[in-house]
Amino acid sequence: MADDGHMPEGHTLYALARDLDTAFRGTSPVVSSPQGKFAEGAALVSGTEVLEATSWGKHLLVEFAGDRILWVHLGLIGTFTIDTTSYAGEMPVVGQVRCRFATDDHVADLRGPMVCDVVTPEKVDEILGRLGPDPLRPHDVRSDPDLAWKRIQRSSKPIAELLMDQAVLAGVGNVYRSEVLFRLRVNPFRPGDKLQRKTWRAIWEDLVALLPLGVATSKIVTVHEQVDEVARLLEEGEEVRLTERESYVYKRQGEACHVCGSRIRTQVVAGRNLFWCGNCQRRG
DNA sequence: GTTTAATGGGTAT
DNA sequence: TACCCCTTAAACT
Repeated sequence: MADDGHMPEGHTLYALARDLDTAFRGTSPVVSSPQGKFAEGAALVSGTEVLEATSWGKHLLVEFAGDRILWVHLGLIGTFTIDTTSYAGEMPVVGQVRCRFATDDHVADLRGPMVCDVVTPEKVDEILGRLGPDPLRPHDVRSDPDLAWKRIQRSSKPIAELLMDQAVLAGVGNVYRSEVLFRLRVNPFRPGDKLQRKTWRAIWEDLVALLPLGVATSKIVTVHEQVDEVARLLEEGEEVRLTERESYVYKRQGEACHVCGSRIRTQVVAGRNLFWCGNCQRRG
């Protein structure tokens, strides 16, 4: 797995669900908890058929036969790696593996999740009901950006905080929020109820365009040159390989803004480090 | 060897 | 606002 495996924003979960679905759909893996903390849940689904693996925002759902769904949230530090191997039964356990799926040819190991539970379909409805639209599924009925706008419009919280609220929209995390606000030159501290609707629509459209590039590259691609390059390669059906991840503002505090040269600033907003250019993002 | 930071989020105060 | 959980690896001493 690429070193950006630790990137649990929506694009990571989307790609993970896709890969788990490819590796395990239609199989009945042995599910275990080498670490022990998930032993009971693992026993509930072990040996039953995987019907589908999907995601919504940062939530991963693996549906097993018998109305049992494995609900996983990676949190800040979780990882779920998939290995293809001919000796799956003998794959050594490395580190704290909360949950392992094993078939004859695949092993998937989950480490450090915030949530790992077996739940009912009703619980899944409740989980999904709490989440806002997901820009990775713009055509889904749940993904009407006006649902997010309604919440934004009636909140006096800064837009940088609202973008992190999964009830407003699902899947955006600390990197995408800083980067998308810079890309649109939006002041991160502008209250939701002072934001223009067209500004919100532009943020949404930008996320709809950006997140698939993250899925394709396993990296958060936001800088225009890279965005153009990756979009072109995807369109041409060519393999996309990126070695360096660049950003406009994320983790660039004290460095010169790529556009105006001002020093990039940082401040904790919604419990996490926000990065922005105080000059480029004065208005908006 | 110990401390810290990391792209999250729930709960208590 | 503070504190808690999850795990790993890099950055400290």
